[in-house]
Amino acid sequence: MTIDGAYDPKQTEDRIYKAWEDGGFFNPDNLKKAKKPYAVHLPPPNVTGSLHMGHALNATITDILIRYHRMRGYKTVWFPGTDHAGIATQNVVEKNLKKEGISRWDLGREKFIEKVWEWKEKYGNIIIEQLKKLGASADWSRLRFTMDDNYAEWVKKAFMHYHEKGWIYRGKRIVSWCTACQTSLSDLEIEYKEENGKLWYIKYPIVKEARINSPSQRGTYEVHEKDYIVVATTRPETLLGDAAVAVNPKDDRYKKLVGKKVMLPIQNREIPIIADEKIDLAFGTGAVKVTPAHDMLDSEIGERHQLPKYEIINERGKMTDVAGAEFTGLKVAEAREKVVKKLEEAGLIEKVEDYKHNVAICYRSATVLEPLLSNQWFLKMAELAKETLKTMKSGKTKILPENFERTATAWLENIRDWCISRQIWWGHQLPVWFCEKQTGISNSQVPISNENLKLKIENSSATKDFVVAIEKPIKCPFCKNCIMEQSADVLDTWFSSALWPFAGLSDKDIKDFYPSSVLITARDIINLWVSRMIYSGLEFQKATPFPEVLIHATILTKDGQRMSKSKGTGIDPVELIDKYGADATRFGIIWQAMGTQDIRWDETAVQGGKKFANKLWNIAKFIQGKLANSEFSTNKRINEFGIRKLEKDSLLVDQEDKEILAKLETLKSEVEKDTKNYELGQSLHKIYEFVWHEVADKYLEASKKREDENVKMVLGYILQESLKILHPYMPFITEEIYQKLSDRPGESWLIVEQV
RNA sequence: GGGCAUUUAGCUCAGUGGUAGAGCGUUCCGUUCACAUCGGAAAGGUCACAGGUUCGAUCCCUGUAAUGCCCACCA
Repeated sequence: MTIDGAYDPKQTEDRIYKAWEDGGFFNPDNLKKAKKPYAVHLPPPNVTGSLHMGHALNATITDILIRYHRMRGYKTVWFPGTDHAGIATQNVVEKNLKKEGISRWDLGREKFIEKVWEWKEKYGNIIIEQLKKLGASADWSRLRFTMDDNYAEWVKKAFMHYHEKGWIYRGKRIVSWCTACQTSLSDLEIEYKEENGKLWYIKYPIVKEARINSPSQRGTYEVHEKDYIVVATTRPETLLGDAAVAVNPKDDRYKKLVGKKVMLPIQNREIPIIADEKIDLAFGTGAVKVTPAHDMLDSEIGERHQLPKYEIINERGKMTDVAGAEFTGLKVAEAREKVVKKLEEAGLIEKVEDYKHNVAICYRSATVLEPLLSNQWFLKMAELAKETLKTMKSGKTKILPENFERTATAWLENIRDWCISRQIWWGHQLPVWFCEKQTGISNSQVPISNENLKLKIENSSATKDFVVAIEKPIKCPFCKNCIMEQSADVLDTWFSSALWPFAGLSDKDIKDFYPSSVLITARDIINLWVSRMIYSGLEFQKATPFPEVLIHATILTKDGQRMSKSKGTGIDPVELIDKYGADATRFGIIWQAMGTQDIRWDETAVQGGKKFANKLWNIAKFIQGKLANSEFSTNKRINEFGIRKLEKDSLLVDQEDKEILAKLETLKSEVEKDTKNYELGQSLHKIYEFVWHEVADKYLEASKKREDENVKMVLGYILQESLKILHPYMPFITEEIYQKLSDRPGESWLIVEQV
């Protein structure tokens, strides 16, 4: 077939992709001769929306490695899939429903989840289409979703397994609670935002010795100078739940006061002054108010000193009756105002300073988090972290570049137990079954309220009232006749993502392709995801899921901003593909991806890719014309005669022929070396340099003066080899040219051409 | 507060212990049949700053500054 006109990606890409798919080339079961496995798992994109440049970079790197190895005879497979992304997807769907004025509570759990499934179908498919447009040669027959039935089986099995090991426990602990998402979050799901707040210095009157034993005088204290201790706080409203004032035991200023009591303003409750090592002498006044139910550190101090926990804020971010009648039902911010006002009236505010500090916010809704006590499920991490560290330190799993290894080890070395339960609807429900009679509540459809939670806690912590089981128990083991209710909680979405390298795979695939060859991902989920996959793999497959983790760059905007949809700074890879073609887009991405250095996105690189595609097309057009009517007019003949035959028979006499062939050999070994080191940008620059400046500018120009058979042979050979080298980077145009040079187009394919 | 990284041409980035590179952009020239999505040529850099090691430093070391990211319960 003749190569003519200009290269048009739109006329080519979809057709070629379909041919590959129909040919079954992405499925390793069809790679008959292949022996050694090469497997990569796509980090499953969230079904929250469409893919962005970060995904495009990840997919392009992966596809290059996949195609590279497939062409080298590996039994190559790229496992694709998507993630249900619990909170994130639930929030997106809720936001969408809100436009119609519907809340998830209006629909109820079952109906709402149906809506989320609809969303998943739509966006899951968009994501897959995007990947296909980019040319991703993933095996779609092995497509998974983290909520597929067989995947869900694995999730339950994992929960059971940990439970049987005694690593799962339930407890009322202080957690970071998102009042918007109505759920707890793990440490890793917390982000921080700098806020211009205030630091209030509040006077707590010291209770005179004589009054301690005379409760009749409670609340009738007077304020005298030096009769109080001043505490500094950014959250005056939590004063209502204070259980103590703490100072450092080494603090000379307060030594005499330790053991005495203060009268908590507004509440008129006597609370002790205690000494705790964790208090920083240098900050504020050195004296801290302790609110065990609503602050992480205070909770810890409270445990040590066995302080009572006053729960003054509920899951909705409103004050409870424990805060006092006049505060009940107020929002936190309103309560703060009121508390401050009352303190001012009582003359108990010494001063107020402006104070810049970080507040914890939800990584999905950006709502300020409320630390509060909540009944949650936890996974003990000590043992798992230990094994993961061992694996990393022994080099069985290497993180590249190496400096990211510290990100993982630092987290594992200071690990805390993982709060795995979430109070949302979209996700894997815990395989936990409650006896309805004993809890006295049905928890499946009831909005979580403080009252329900309290009830649950009281009943369940005292008497064991749940069983952990894959299937719903037929008979309740406790009361013998109730219909057991499954826990309303779902698992943290990362609990299921952690099983990605094996969950939902067939036994045969696990046997053939576990562990995978490399994990390619972004640095922001090293702890959230990568570390957790490693210990899941060690726990359930007795081996690390991947020997290497490649951390690639992050794509930023030209100004160095993070690309984000909400800011409108994101770029949709499909727009680039429509404008320049998939090959040019891939080229532009990899051209800039020189290492792990973050990329400030520059579209001119994609334009460069389009020009390069045009150049390649024209090189092929010229060579095809030059070779017409010669012995070497097609692939097959080039293969049959072979450049090596020429070399062997010493028929290759021209210096320029020898030079270009030598340069080709150098290029091949350079590309091999760079690929092994994951330096794909370097590799692409070298290929570009060779094709454009060596082949086109020099050899091809020189060839115009020649008509001998050798120059035709060399031209044909150089082109064919260039196509092979370039195919992983620019798969569509290379396949298209290859087909046009073929004797029998459609019967031999560059994608599986052996190198 | 701790840690990690970055700083090279107008822009985006490579690179090396010894005369500094690419793509894009800019200027000039070029319509011979692969390609004007092209070809030829040119301009453009105290390699962030200050010290040090060295015969020699853009590169190695120390410090400073700016920027970015990660981690952290300082109220």
